[in-house]
Parts: sequence; structure tokens; C-alpha cells
Amino acid sequence: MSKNYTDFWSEVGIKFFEHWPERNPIFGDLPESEFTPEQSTALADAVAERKKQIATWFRWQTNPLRLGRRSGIRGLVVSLMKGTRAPQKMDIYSNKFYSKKIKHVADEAIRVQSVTERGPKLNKRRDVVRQMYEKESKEVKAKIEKKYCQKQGESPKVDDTTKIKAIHELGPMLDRILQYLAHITGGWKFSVLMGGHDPSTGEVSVFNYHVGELESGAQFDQAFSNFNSMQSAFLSFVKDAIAFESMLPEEGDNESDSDVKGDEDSSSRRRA
DNA sequence: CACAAGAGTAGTGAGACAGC
DNA sequence: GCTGTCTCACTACTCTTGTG
Repeated sequence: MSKNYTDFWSEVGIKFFEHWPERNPIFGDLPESEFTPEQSTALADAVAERKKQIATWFRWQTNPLRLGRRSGIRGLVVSLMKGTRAPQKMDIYSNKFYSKKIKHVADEAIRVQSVTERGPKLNKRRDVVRQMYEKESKEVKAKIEKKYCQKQGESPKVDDTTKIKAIHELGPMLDRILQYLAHITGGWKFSVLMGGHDPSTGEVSVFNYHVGELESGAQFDQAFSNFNSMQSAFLSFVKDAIAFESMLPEEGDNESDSDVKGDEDSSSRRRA
């Protein structure tokens, strides 16, 4: 996945500084030939800093997390595929203690140092969290450490709202995936049967999705005369499978995390 | 094959903004 | 006014690729 971006960043840098020369905001109209060595160094540092900022901005613009927020479909795909980075100890510490004891310290630091920009403010808060965590007692650190270890192997929790949203977006999501698969397989056709408990109705629902059609426009479900009976058989299968699953013992998540809410409740497991 | 370098990802809280 | 989304700068981490 790694690519050589050296030329790209050089080009971006050239274009950017053509439009917005870094020396303008620092030294105004003073020509470069009149710079002192210190000013030249300061300018070089500012340019390097600006390049870093541009790279960060570019990465943010192409960050799937951000893109995922834009549309439900992509967002869902991203949310299904995410998970390569577990929350860090600092994240857990902040999450747990921010409002209780970090916020007022951070606010005070921001006020004293007259930080006004959003970026530097965020950095200050992160800095305060880091410093406070370092000064924390062994007990607190041990707690955070324990939680951190738990989070590493933990699957994301899914509540009913998430499930309903995911079910509603199955069609468009599958469409994107299957269209892509059809493309890279050189035109394979797909028929997907899916079903399960639908929290929005409380019933077991089944859906079908197809890629590929005949000259008449008919997809597999229309082209195959017995498709309805096939779907009925699948519905029965799903119901039986759900009934079987409900007889299995609950998965051990006994080391319950009192902070985690919205866990799947037992009523939603008693399916149709 | 081991290592280094660089690219990509996920997350943080606040504030701005849009839409209802 | 409320709610949800986007943006900001930065870092720790993972993943991929290049090099010796």
C-alpha cells in the first residue's frame, strides 16, 4: 500500500508556495537576498512546518474515517472494516477522567497561555492529559492498563439502532461491493440471500440481492420461477438457525465493563 | 530475512456550521 | 434551540515496501 509520494509532495509544495509564499506572513515584502542567516533558518523551519501541516491536511482529506462520515454506506463499510487501532492508554484515561478532573486543568492552561486557535487548543488538551497521566498513582495506571489490555481483544458493541441502520443499508452496500466484485472478476453474476432478526419489526426478515440481468431486464429472482419457494426455504432455515443459536449458552463477556452501555439485551435475542 | 522508512489509520475535545 | 456532522493538529500505532 505504501507508495512513493516524494514527487507528489514536492509538486504540492511548489504549487502551494507559489500561491502563498511562506515568507509573506513572517517578513512581509522583505526580499530574500536581504535575510539574515537567522531569518533564513526561521523561514526554512516555517516552510518545513507548513509542509507537515499540508501533508496532515491532505491525509485528513483522504482519511476513510472522514470519508466514511460523509455517507452512510461508506461509513458503514468503514465501521465494519475498522479496528486496526485499539484506543490507547491515554485515550482510555481521557475518556474516563476528562470531565471529572482533566477538563478544568486543561481549560485553565488554555486560559493562562491565551491559546485561541482550535488546533493548538486540542494539542494543549492532549498535552495536559499526557502530563496528568504521567503523574497519576500506580493504582489508576494499573486500572487503565487493565482496561487497555481488555480493549485490545474486544469486539465492538452493536446496539439496535446500529443494527437497523445496517439492515437498511444492506442493499446499497451490497451493490457497491458486488458491482466491484463483478468488475474485478470480469463480469461474474451474484445472487445473495440474507436474513435474520430485524429489530425494527421484531420479526425475522429475508432479503435477496442480485447482480446480473437478462435482456428483458429480469434478474435471477424473476428469471427463476421457483425463486419464491427457494426464498421460503431460506426463511425457514434462518428461523431454525436462530432458534438453534438461542439455545446456545451466552458468550462469556462476564468481565463486564461498567462503562460500556448499549450491549445487546436478552430480549432481542429471543427471536421470532 | 531483517530492518528502516514512509504511508495510512483511528482517536482525542471543542467549536463551527447546517438542517430541522 | 437542539442535534448531528465536519474540521482542526497531532500522535501512536499498524501495515507495506524498499534496501542491504
